[in-house]
Amino acid sequence: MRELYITNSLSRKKEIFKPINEGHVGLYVCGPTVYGDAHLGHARPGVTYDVFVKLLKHLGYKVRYVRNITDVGHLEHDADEGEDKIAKKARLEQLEPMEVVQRCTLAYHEAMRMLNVAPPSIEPRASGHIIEQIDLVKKILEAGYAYESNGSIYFDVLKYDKDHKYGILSGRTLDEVKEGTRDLDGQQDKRASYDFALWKKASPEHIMRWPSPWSDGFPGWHLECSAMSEKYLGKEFDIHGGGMDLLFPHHECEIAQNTASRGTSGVKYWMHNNMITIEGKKMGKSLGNFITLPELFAGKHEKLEQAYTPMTVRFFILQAHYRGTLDFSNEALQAAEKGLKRIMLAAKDLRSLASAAGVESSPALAYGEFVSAVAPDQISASNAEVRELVEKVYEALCDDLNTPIALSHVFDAVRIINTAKDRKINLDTSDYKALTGLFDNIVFGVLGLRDEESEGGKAVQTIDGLVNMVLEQRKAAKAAKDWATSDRIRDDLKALGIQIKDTKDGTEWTLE
RNA sequence: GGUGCUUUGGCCGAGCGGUUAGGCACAGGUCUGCAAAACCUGCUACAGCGGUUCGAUUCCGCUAGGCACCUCCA
Repeated sequence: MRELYITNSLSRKKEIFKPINEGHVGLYVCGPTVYGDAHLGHARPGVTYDVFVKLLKHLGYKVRYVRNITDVGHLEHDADEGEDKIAKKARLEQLEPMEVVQRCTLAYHEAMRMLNVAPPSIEPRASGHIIEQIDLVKKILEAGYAYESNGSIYFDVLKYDKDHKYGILSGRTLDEVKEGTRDLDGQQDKRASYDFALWKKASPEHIMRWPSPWSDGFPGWHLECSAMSEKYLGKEFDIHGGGMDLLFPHHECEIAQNTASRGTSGVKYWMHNNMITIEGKKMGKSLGNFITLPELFAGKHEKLEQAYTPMTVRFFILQAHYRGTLDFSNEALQAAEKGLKRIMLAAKDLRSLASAAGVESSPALAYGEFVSAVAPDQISASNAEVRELVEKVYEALCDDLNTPIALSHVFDAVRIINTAKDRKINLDTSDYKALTGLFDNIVFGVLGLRDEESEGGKAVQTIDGLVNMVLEQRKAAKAAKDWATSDRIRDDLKALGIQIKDTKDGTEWTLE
């Protein structure tokens, strides 16, 4: 199997990936808190880990991908009484909390589907794992790393730090954490400001509550991921992913909870995707610069000059490395839109060129099969550059998921295809096999890009027929050197969003 | 205040101790009845100041700017 490198936030270095169980990968990613619309920020981890999982599978791993839904337990600190976020929204809108959860979960799923993000293997909900979370609190209490105070249970960070060292992921020492911790509501129950809640006693008006040995209440914010990752992936699993903003305190606390309850930090590799910024600033509710995905796809937001398709957004995300921030702007999105279109046009041209050479698309090849199909002993001389491209693309993807480099090589492939189309070079069967494989396996497969233009179904077929009919008229006009008519047809089509181009082999058209 | 990251050409965005990232935009050319598209060519940057080095955009230090986390957040 091909070597894969990923940056481990624990060491802050690129490390070779070695699964705990040969051929299998257990991956846990922090999913959305479902109390609001799916937004641009959700797209980044969604797409990033989707590509990562698709790559792992393509390389031949069996992957169990767990991505949770947080539908309980996040406190809202600017609210009066540490009220649960979901409960607050529900009260405002006179809805049951689970009604909000349901609506937002469906909206999130729909947005992910549009972005061509495949569903995870398991999508557990925090509210469905209260028993497991209570059980985890018990274990931590038994181990002596937590204490009860007025019906709530807190994690004893000081004690934990003495035995195990707190802060291994974020690189913070307890002193630093202590200095940076603010005084918040409910602090009076804790022994130290940096202790965090494992179980919170619910105030009387709190709607979301469950019985426990200590009080009617709800689990602390960091608990669910520890409980659910253990349940579905075991005491120790391969990779835990999430946004960089979750690194501290969320993931740090997870490690502490895991170590306190299971005796192991639980995770071998921590992966963190960076944020999408808007005009250089992090997107956030409080900053008023946040754009939901439906707004983005519809172009309805004051910061948007136009609508952007889901694939444009996906491609935009893939053009940057996942560990760097990615700045949103209309200019950048428009550039992505054009770049993607260029790739898709080349894909279409490749299909007809390859088909003419007797090579048809054959999706779903595994890495091994594909690579051996274009192996050096299988190829002719003209194929060398193409073969090199395939290798370079894999090299980039396996080097900490470097999608921008992979895409730069895809653009090299685009140039080769275009040159072949212009008949300036000749490609043979093995070239076409490699190129077709590159598009089917990588561009459409691992990177998960789709040609949105050709996906309209029946309506598109109808348009196709109509446009071709009109183009026949134009052809006749051109043959008669009736330029006025031919130009008028071209302009009229253009006005309808259909752009035509004359080539040696006839007239082609694309829907803008 | 603490901790960490970052500063690349008109824009987005990779990368690296000595070689063109790539995309978009722009300019010229080929093709074409004219366009468009495509292709070719050009545009060659690494915040500032020092240092290490035969050589630094890439390493080190300082200065200036930006960002993130420390508080719910992808």
